Amino acid sequence: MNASANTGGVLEIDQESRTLADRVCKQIVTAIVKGDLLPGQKISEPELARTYGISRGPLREAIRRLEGWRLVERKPHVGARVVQLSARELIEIYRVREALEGMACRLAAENMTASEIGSLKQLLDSHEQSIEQREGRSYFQKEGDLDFHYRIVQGSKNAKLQELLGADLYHLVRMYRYQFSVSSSRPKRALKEHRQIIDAIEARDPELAEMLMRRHISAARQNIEEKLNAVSKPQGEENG
Amino acid sequence: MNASANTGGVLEIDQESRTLADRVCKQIVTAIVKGDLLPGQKISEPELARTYGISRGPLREAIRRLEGWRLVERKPHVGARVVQLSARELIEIYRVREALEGMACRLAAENMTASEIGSLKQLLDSHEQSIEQREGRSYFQKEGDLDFHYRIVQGSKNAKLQELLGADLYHLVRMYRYQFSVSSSRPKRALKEHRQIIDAIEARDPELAEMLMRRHISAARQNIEEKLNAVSKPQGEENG
DNA sequence: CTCTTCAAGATTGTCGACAATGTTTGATTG
DNA sequence: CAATCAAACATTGTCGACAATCTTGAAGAG
Repeated sequence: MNASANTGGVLEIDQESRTLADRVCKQIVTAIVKGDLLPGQKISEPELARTYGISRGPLREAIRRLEGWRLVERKPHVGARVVQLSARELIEIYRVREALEGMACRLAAENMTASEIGSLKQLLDSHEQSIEQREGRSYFQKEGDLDFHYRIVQGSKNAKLQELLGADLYHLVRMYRYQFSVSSSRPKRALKEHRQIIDAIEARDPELAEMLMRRHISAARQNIEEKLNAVSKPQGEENG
Repeated sequence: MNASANTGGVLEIDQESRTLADRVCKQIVTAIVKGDLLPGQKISEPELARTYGISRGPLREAIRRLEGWRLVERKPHVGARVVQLSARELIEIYRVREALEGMACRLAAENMTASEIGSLKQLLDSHEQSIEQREGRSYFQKEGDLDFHYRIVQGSKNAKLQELLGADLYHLVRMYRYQFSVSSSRPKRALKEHRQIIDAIEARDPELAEMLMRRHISAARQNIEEKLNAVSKPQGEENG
């Protein structure tokens, strides 16, 4: 029926943006992910209300929903701030991703259609071209990696997984991708791992698919841990 | 100079209930989990506002937060309803629990303190007594099982896991535990599995601990799947 | 009798005003 | 000059009123 919506998203965008609260909620999410609102920054109700041209009522409702999504934190009678993750919490998120996306990958091996698999392999081909052409920084580092992971999650056909990973985690991951330069600093290796994963899915091998995805995310986590350690301990240099 | 060292952990409960919106939010959650508000039931703003003796403003903010937690669903200009899970979605949640609690158990094997482990073994002893004394229905079926799982999650020392499992999933699980009689219909077997799990944690064997927890939850899922199939297959259905 | 249309009622969405609480500033005092 | 306290200010929390939208129920046409 829905011929235009190819992503098959969880949110019905047209329906949802019919009220001011829903519309401004999305605008704030975009502002947070893009970095217009930085982690830890205060969210001033009068200021944002003026910015978006609405009254404080719908704005407060939007903030309350964001609070439920854990994208903002609020203290009574003080105000709301964009959530700020410590290094420890960022690592914790990768543990959660390892568990959740591992399961998603297992289910994708069972439930993804042949055409979805084919399309995903095509996506990886285009990633490879991007890497070879442009020394592998721009596209892959920005959104290509998340594209791949997002499609796996969709392929699981598990709405709850899609909700948790889509709403609760990816926003945070993308937000911090702008702050830190958190991403696969070795795109070629990441691409190779992506190919292994899709191969396992195509072979309908859930066990292997889950294991490879978990290794893939675990490696990313260890990569970040090393970077963070190198930053927080400038006394000893073991990096080149 | 407030130097009273009383900070123990997650304790902003008193702080949180300082506004009407936060207080009524908790009341609604309780009402949903206890069954006073049934799945699919309409949440009428004027009615609830009268019930709790507040105006619609804070009530709407509370509903918005619940919407972020995915405990209620809202349609613009129509209203909010308590979320109603289909059989498929209930199964999906168990897949998520398998992934998340498996990881939690792995981390618990690494991070739980000896005293926490000892306390948990004590809890299982009391469970065993409950089972033997009362034919194993009342306590274990109601909250004892969730107690065990909750402690494992706490033992992971991973705040994000605690958030996701605590806020997003357990509410739903408990809510449906009242509706269906969804729970371990074989408490003795469940208790045995619990003992195996805590043994693996005590042995500091993360791999085994995760595997056992995943099997445990997977078995519960299959148990529910059988029940649901048995219900949906016979053609004798009555409406409410 | 059934279907359509439309008007009345009820519910949700939005706004501005006022009260309660935090924060800042500036005067006072040791 | 630094510390303390109080008053002024700004922000958050709450409320009632009005507008926009949906639901209902009845009247009329086929």
